[in-house]
Amino acid sequence: MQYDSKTPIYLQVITALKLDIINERIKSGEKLPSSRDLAVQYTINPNTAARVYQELEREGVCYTKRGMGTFVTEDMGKIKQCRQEMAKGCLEDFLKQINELGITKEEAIEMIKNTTK
Amino acid sequence: MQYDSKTPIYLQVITALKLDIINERIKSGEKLPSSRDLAVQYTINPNTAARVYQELEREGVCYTKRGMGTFVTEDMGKIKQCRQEMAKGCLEDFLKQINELGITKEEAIEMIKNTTK
DNA sequence: CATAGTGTACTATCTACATAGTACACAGAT
DNA sequence: ATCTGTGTACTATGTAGATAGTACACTATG
Repeated sequence: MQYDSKTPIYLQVITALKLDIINERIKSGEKLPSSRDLAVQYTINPNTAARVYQELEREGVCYTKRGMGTFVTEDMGKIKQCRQEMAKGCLEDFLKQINELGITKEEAIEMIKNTTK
Repeated sequence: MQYDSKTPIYLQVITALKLDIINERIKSGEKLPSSRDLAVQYTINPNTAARVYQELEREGVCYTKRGMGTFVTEDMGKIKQCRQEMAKGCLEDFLKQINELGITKEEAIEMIKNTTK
């Protein structure tokens, strides 16, 4: 994985895992890699990996069974809620930024339509 | 000014100043506050303020006359270019994020239309 | 020439982030 | 009971960002 130096790595890994969960690349109830394995996969420190799981657990997206591992929540509502929050967050950020740049919503929509992909 | 703890303060001040320049709240050729005054206005350290100006100068948005102060560039092309880059950046970020969330461009446009403001 | 305002260059300190390494506690399997 | 895999806790180190304080050099003005 390629990291953006402007934002803490642990936040970037959290986002990556949330997207895996939202897009069901990792399914509800499924076991996540151990913190040590996660550290290897993402080339981060085991401490940072542990921090990632603690934060995901705090947000209710995952839960931990000591000695067993960390698992994705079985509560699909939590996962949907997480997706909603992320969508809302990036929409609000976008609107705020274009507003500051003096770009109207209509112009922004045109810009989006004009993108090839 | 209110700062986001997730991003370095000096980057946030740089963005704020760029928006002032783009929106002509500070005009082309105009003198910017001294680094010491900027530090007071934004409640940051004089060193951080100096760093802000060094970065803006590196990007060609401002220039410095030693002993005189820092001024907005007279090159309107540079300012327009800066605005274009910021617009492009936030559009690309937005599209990337909604794509990762499994939201299509059409859905995103609907979301934007449905915002009140 | 003296002064005030300015950019610039240091050193020092503090915090958050990230890494490195070690140790311990719990759960399941053999 | 032992072993393995797991989460958890701790100390130590390095770096970047931010702050604090000081000092110096340049420019315009009086």
